[in-house]
Amino acid sequence: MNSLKQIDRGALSDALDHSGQRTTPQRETVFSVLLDERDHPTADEVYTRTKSRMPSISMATVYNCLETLVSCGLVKQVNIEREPTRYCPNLAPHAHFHCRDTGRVYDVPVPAGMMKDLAKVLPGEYSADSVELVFRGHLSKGKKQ
Amino acid sequence: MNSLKQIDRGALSDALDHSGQRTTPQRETVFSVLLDERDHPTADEVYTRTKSRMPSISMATVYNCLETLVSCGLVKQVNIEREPTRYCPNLAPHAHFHCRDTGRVYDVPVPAGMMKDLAKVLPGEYSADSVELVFRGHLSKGKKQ
DNA sequence: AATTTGATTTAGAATAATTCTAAACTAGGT
DNA sequence: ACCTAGTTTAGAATTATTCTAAATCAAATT
Repeated sequence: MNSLKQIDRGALSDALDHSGQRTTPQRETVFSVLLDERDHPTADEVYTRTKSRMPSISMATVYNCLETLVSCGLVKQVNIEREPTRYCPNLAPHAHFHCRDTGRVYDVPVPAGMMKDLAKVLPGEYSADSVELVFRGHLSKGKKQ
Repeated sequence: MNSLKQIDRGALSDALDHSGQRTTPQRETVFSVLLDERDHPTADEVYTRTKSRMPSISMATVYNCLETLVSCGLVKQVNIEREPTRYCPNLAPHAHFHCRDTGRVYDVPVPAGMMKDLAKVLPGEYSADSVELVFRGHLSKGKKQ
């Protein structure tokens, strides 16, 4: 059908079921687009890529599908500096690096438990359920363009 | 004149001079608004507050002044989750906490050098000039509303 | 297999924050 | 006092995203 592997298809319908939502071809295709090219695409980029696999899909549906995938926990939104929201299917705790030259966003692996440990700087009255760490700067030449 | 203290007025005109920009009443007033109530106001909130001190100011000018203050290093933009940009005159390294209940943003002091140390998780080819750390969650009751 | 029903998709309109435009004004040097 | 480039201003334009309401569809039930 679409390019979703059996294992991802299963993860998707489980997650959708689990949150009381339906499996649809549009959701499968959008999810497959995110899994196939993990470069933090914007909704617009997801739309273009999805349209090449499913020409009838609409922008509104892409937004709806992305929101659904976020709500059922399979995808995370990445927001950098008021730029258009990007979407990331990497669920492991990680930081982001935003290149000032290309605008690209890279996942940065972090030591196990580090993200959680960061929350220890919070005074007692704060309780954090999400921790975001974003670096901005430049890449030395040689790195994947 | 406006409510800028002499010391802040000096810092402002120095910073403006230093970046080749002019001191204007609008810039002074916007700066004083940011210094007087450090609750991370949005441009719209800055506009309302500034208008009460200088009724003739326009929204476009508020945006211009904020951009100028950012460009000369006196103010930092704080972006949380695609919400309207907020403005923060706290230049010391610090993290932010975003309350899911009220939407308020709080400065979180961090141990000296911590923000810089975080960049050590970056592989060698990345060089960061800015590090952002944002927590989201809830405040236990009792904390300043 | 047909029916039903609420969820989903869709095109296009609406919204909201921000940026742009170009004309009027002004800070600060001469 | 005069110039001139920088600044302010109102309103239009832009852009990402959300909303609307009608058509379609997934999947539970018969």
